[in-house]
Amino acid sequence: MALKHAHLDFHTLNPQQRAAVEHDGAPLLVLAGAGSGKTRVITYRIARLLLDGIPGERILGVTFTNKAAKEMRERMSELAGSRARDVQLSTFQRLGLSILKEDYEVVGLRRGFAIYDTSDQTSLLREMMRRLSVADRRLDASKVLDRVLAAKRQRLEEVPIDWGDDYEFAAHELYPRYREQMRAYNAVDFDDLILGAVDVLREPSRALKWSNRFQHILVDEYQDTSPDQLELLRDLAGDGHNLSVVGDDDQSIYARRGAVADNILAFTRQFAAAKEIVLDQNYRSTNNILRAANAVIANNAVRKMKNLWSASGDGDAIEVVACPGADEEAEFVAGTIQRLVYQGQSYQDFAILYRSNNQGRLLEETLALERIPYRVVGGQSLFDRKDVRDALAYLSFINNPTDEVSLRRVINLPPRGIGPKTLQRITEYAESSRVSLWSALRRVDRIDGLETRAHASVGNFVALIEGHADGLRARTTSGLAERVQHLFDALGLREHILESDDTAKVLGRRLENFDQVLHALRRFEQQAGSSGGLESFLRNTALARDSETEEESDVSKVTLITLHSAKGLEFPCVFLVGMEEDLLPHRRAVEEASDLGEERRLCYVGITRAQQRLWLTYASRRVRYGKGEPRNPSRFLDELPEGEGVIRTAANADGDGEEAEAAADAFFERMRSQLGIDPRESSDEPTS
DNA sequence: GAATCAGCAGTTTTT
DNA sequence: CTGCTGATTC
Repeated sequence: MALKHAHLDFHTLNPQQRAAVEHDGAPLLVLAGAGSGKTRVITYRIARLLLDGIPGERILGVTFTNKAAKEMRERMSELAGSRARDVQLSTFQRLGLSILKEDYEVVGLRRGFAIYDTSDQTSLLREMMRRLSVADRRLDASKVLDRVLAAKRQRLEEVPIDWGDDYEFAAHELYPRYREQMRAYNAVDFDDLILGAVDVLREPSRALKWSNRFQHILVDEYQDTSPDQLELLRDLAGDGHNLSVVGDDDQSIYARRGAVADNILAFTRQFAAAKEIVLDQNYRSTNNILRAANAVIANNAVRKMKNLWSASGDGDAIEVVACPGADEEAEFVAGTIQRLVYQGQSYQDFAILYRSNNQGRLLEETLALERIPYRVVGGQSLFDRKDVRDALAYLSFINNPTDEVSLRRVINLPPRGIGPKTLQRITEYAESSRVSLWSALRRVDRIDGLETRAHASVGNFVALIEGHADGLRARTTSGLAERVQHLFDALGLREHILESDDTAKVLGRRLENFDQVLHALRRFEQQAGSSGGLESFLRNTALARDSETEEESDVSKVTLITLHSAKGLEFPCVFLVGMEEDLLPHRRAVEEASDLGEERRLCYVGITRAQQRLWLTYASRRVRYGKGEPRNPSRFLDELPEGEGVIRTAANADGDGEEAEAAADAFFERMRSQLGIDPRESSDEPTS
C-alpha cells in the first residue's frame, strides 16, 4: 500500500482526512466544515483510486460548478499526472446531458434538442400567459415559473392550490401547457437534464449500461443536492458502496434552487452501512473567527454537530462596528482598507460581503471615490446580456427550428416588418394547421389575411435564414465561426446595435458583448476535441455561464461579492456589511418564517470566509428605495460570543471619513511619484 | 411599427 | 431610486 502511494504525500493529511482518502468498501459521508481541506480530500481520494489501478473513465466526480470541476482537474493532475485525464468530472447538469446525449429518444426527445435557461423559460411562460390570458392582472412570470419548476422537480402531476393565490392559480393552469410546449419545441430546461437522465436510467433496457459505467462516484458540495439529483446518484451508484459524498450541512444556502439539506443529514440512513467522517480542523481562520462562527451556527436546531477549531492562535479580535448610516458604513470600510493598505496589506486581501446585490452599489461608489481598485463578482454573466442572447437565439433556432422561444425572440430583430399583428396571424395559422411556427412561416403563401408588405417581409426572412441554415447545421465544427459571421453580417445585427442611440460608453459595451459571441465560437472551434458543430457549442454555452474573464488584471483589487457567491472562497480580511434585521436575516425569510436557519447559515458562510481579520458592520439608518429608514442590528450579532475575541465599536461619521481621505491622498501621492505621473494629468475623475 | 409614459415592485441563484 | 412592463400616442 505504502509503495503504491509513493506519489501521494499522506503526511500532509490529518488522520480524519487520511481516513476519508483511504476508506473503501462502503458508502462514505465526509462532513467537511468550512476550511477543513475538503477539496484536498476529494482530489487525494481520486488520485488514490487512480494509483490503486482504477481506470480514470470509471471514476465520476460531480461538482456544482464548472469552475469547481476545472479546479479539481488541475489539482488532480498535479497529484496523479496523466492518469487523471480520463476521470469524468462534471456538473450534475453536464452529467445529465451526457446521459441524454446517448439515450435521448428514450424520453421522447429528438436530435438537436435545445437547453432553455431561466430567461428562455420565463419568456415562454410570459408568452403563454399572454396567449391564454390566464392572468388578468399583471403577474410576474418568473414567480409563476418558480412554482411550476418546484412542481416539476417533485414530479407532481399538478401544481397544488393551497391558498389560492394568483401565482399558484396561474402556475396550476400553465404547468401542463408548459411541459407540452417544451416537448413541442424539443427543448429541455436545467431540471429536465437531471429528471430526463433519471428517466433514462429507469428504462430497463438502459439501466444496466449506466449503472455499470462508473465504479466510483464522488460528489462535492453534497449539501446542495436536490431530491432529483439524489435519485440520479442512486440509480448510478446502485447500493452506493462506492459512492462518497463530501459536504457541510451548515453551508447549505441554496434551498431556493431546490437544494435539500436533508440529503446530507439523511445520508447514513439512506445508504446502508455508510461511514461518516467529520473534518472539523480548520486551516483557514484564526480561533477568534472560528469561535464566532461556531457560536452563531450553534443556534440552528437541525444539524450535524461540528465545532471548528484551529491549531493556530486566536489572532486579532473581530470587530462589530455600528455606523450612523450606510454612507458612513461604506466610508468606514473604504477608510479601513486604505489604512491597512498603507500599512502594507494588498487590495486583493480584502473582500466585502453583502446579502443582496443592490448593497454593492453604494460600496462601489465609495471605493471609486476613494480610488480603491475593486472588482464585483457575480452579477450578470456574459451570456445573460441582451445582445449576446439575441445572437445566440438566432443560432439556437437555426439549430433547432422547433425552438419557438428563440424564433420569437429574433423574428423582428432588427426590425424587419414582422410585428405583433403579423406574428399573431401566423401563430393562429400554425395552431389551426397544427404545424410549428417556423413551418407556418415557410408556407406564408398559404396564409390568408396578411398584408402584402408583411407577406414580403416574412418571405425575405425565411429566405435569409434558409440561405445560411444548411451550412450552419453541418455537424463539423471547423469553419463554424466564419459561417456564423456571415449570417450575422447578412442579418445586420452589428449595424442594428450601432444604430441605437445609446451613449458611446453603453454602445461600446454592447458591441464588445456582441463580439464576444464570435470570439467564444472561435475559441470553441480551436479547442482540441470540440466537435458536434453548432449544437455542441450552444449546449456548452448554456451550461457554462461561468466567469469568462476571471484571471486577467484582477490581481490587486478588493472583491465585492454576495454571501452566496462567496461560498468556497477565502480572504485574509473580510467585511460583512449590512448586518441588520431585514437585510441579513432577510425580511422575506423572517416574514415567511420559512427559513431563518438558512439566513443563519449565510451569516456563517460569511464569517468563515475570513482568514485573519473580520469586521461586521451595520448602519442605524439606511436609504432604501429613496426613503431613509431606521434600522436595527441583526439578531445574529447578539449571538456572537461575549468577551475578548469580539470588540464592539462605533464608526463616527466624519472622523473615519477624513482619515480615509487623508490616507487615500497620501497613498496616491506615493503612487504617482513612484510611477512618475504628474498629478495634474491624472485628474480624469473629479474627487469632489 | 416604434417611441414615450405611467405604474409598480424590489433576495440570494453554482446550472 | 431604479428597471421593467404594458398601454398609449405619434
